[in-house]
Amino acid sequence: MSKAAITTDSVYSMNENEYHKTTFTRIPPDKQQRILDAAIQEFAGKGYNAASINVIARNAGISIGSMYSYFASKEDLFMSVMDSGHNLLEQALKEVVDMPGDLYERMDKMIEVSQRYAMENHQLNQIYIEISTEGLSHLARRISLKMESMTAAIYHRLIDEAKAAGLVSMNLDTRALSFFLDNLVMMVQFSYASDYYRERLKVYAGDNSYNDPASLRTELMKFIRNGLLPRA
Amino acid sequence: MSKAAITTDSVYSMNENEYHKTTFTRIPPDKQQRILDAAIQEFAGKGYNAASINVIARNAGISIGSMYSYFASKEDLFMSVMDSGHNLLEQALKEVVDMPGDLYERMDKMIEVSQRYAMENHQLNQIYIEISTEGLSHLARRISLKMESMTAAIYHRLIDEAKAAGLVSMNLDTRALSFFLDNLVMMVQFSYASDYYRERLKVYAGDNSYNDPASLRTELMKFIRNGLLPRA
Amino acid sequence: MSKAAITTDSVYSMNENEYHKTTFTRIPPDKQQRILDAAIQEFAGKGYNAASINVIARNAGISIGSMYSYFASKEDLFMSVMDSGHNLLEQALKEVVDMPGDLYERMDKMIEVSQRYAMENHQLNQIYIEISTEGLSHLARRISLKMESMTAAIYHRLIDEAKAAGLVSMNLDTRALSFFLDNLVMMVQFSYASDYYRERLKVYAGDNSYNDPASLRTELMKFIRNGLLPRA
Amino acid sequence: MSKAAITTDSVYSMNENEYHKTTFTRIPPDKQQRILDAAIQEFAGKGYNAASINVIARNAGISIGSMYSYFASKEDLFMSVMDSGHNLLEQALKEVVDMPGDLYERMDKMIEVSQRYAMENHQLNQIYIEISTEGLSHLARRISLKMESMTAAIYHRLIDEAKAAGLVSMNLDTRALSFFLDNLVMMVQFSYASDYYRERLKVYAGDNSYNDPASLRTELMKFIRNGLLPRA
DNA sequence: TATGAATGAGATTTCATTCAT
DNA sequence: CATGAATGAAATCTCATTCAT
Repeated sequence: MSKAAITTDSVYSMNENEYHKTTFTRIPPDKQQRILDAAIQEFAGKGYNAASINVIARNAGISIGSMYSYFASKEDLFMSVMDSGHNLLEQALKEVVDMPGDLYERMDKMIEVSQRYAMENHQLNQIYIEISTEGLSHLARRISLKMESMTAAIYHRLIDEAKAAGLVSMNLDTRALSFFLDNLVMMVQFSYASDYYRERLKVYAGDNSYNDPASLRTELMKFIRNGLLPRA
Repeated sequence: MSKAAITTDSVYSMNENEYHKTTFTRIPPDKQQRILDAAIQEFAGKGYNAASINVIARNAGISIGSMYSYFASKEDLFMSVMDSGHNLLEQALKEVVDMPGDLYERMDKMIEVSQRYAMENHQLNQIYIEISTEGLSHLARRISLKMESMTAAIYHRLIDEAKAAGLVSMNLDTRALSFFLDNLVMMVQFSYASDYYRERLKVYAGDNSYNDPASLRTELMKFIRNGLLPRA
Repeated sequence: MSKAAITTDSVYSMNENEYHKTTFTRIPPDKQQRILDAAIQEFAGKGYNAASINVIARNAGISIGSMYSYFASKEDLFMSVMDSGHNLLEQALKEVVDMPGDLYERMDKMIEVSQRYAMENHQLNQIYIEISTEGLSHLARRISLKMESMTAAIYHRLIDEAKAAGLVSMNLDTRALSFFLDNLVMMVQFSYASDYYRERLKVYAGDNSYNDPASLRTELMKFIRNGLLPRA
Repeated sequence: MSKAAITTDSVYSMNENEYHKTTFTRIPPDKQQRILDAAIQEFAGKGYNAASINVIARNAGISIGSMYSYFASKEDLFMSVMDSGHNLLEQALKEVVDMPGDLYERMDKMIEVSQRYAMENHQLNQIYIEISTEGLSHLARRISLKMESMTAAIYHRLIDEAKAAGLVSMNLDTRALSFFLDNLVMMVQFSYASDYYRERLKVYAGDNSYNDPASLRTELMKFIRNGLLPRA
């Protein structure tokens, strides 16, 4: 899954992040959430540069002075939003990681989770899309690719296990494969989160591909299974 | 291919677009290009919002007044850049469209062209990535998904032909398949254009996956062929 | 001496000043000093306007709320700092006032004391320099020129005594002379306290003029003696 | 003379300074002056930090945007003001440099010029006073002590010539002497420019010392002559 | 009394766009 | 046509001060 995925254990929690001042941790959780929600909405809707902290503060019902007592800068606020998203994503992926089953069963679950997560948190996903933009590379560098590294490791392990069990053709390169699989999942995720990618999905796969996520998932699993299973 | 693709004929050409004033067509082509190049560089490097058209004008060696005599607004300049990119992409894809061969041979060529195009025009590609962002959806809507529609149509035709020839399993949905295939190609393209996606590629598929595009292409083709060919 | 000088008796003491609330007198003296020290450091380093009382409070280890329970405003805190400085200066000058000797012996001592005081309390001196600034005239007016008045009176008396004793030429105006003498002492004091005036001293009198205060004092005394003694 | 003085040739001219953008040189001189005047007034009245560029722009009758098209920053505007002041001062001192006469005649002229310059340009002088403040040391460093270096060199030469002519006692150190003389002139200058130092002058030398500059000058010259002339 | 979260006016700076020359 | 000076709304961020706990 694009920005995170099959992780083994929660490695990241809001208390450990370094992007907000300690003041922020001392205010009521619902107020914290209200602020992050306002920020997510503004960042997702307008993009990092066009987003206005004043608007975020106003929508969150706090003063601009308070905003700056919680976050040292616009960048830090943005990073905190990213972090909170990572946490959510991690939790969403817990069920994939913790489930029993082989590569295919897990891939199926992962697609389902991705779709659901994208629909429920489409604004957060829109922010993920923007972070990959060149103009935000300085921010991307700050979060680095921690999540991706973790996800990739999981893919590598699952694929190797599947190979050992005769479930994946030996002549496919594990690493390249992990890249392709995550690409497929990530694009599904994007397609359920962003307006642009949703339209694109409809153009390619038809209008009801969006409205009937289950059957898109079925089709993707057919393609993947076909692509991986050894041929006689 | 993501942003454009197997097109049969040039449908789009700079003269037909509606995003620049007629004055722009009256200046020498090399001056036109200098302006577009400066715009591409600025938009790609800083993102739409952070880009400054004053800077673009300066780098292009023209006055800001002239800039506004060619383009009515920042938006229009951006749209013109997008259009010129589409033209380039179209030309790049000509060789895929015009070649003989079945689906697999064409997919192979398409991946190769995508990689090359991404490397040669990475700034343009970075702009493509940004356009899919929510904050730029009002611009994305303006160019709409004309290119994607065209590309999708080609995919659909090729896949159906391949099915008829017994080269693609009948139990795969044509439209869903076209979506997955373009996703795979698009992500490869992104990975060779943007810093962020390049790093991601390395995380998943290893450092030399980027330096050895040919073998990544080979791996992708193995996966696709496996995924599509009917099983005995 | 510029900002204070040959005073006979302590006229000014912290308890009498009007710039802090009574709560300030009730806290332990070392806490008082810690607060004033933090204020001196901040005001001296950044100047009145750029100084932040939030920073002062933090550095003093007290809350901003307490700060405002001790001092009604930034202005009052600043005035209190000035007052505490005056006290220090007064004590430093005690030894000049209380010593026996004629005008020349006292001037010599005064220069020595000024140099030492400037080096030991350079931050306080930097604040004195700033108070003379036009932007702070409303504050300067508040502390007025009490100290200067006192100092001037001493000068006048000493000079008149020296004239009576035949040690100073009768054709020099007492009041103008007191002004010139204090100017000379004050500039020496500034030159040992502020970065800017130190550099200026070096430019005029050479690098070791700063490192060898004793010989600068000797030279100044030669000049003064020459300038005041009656000619045959 | 404190911030400049007996210079031989104009070394500094507005066209050579580096603190404004070229745009500034292209606007009418009276507009340039209006802007500098507004800046001088604001900086002198409130001090560097408390001064507001918005206020300066408004008082100069230009937009804030124009302000920033002339000067890249508040700092640069300030530096430009300093430079224009240096130019004025230089011109004022031309008459001292160009005149015939020995050290004493020139010192007399210098005091007169300083007094006049201070009264005519008291706001500029107030800014000079502030630049020596510790909080503005980063600005002071930018202008360095060019002017002072030049002035000091002149003093050194004049004193040595006077010594050779038997007009100055040989047992006085040339460099230390130059420092003391400039201190005396500088303090007179300050006393006619700043509110604070004017009050101080009155406290020491009486109320009419300010209103009768000529006699203060006479007194100062008596003191200097006494202090320098060799004794029989 | 002590605390420190909250406030918001105001400061500096940027930049798309207009328009007189 | 070309130029680039002028504009001013709006953005980020600071900090003296208040006040509920």
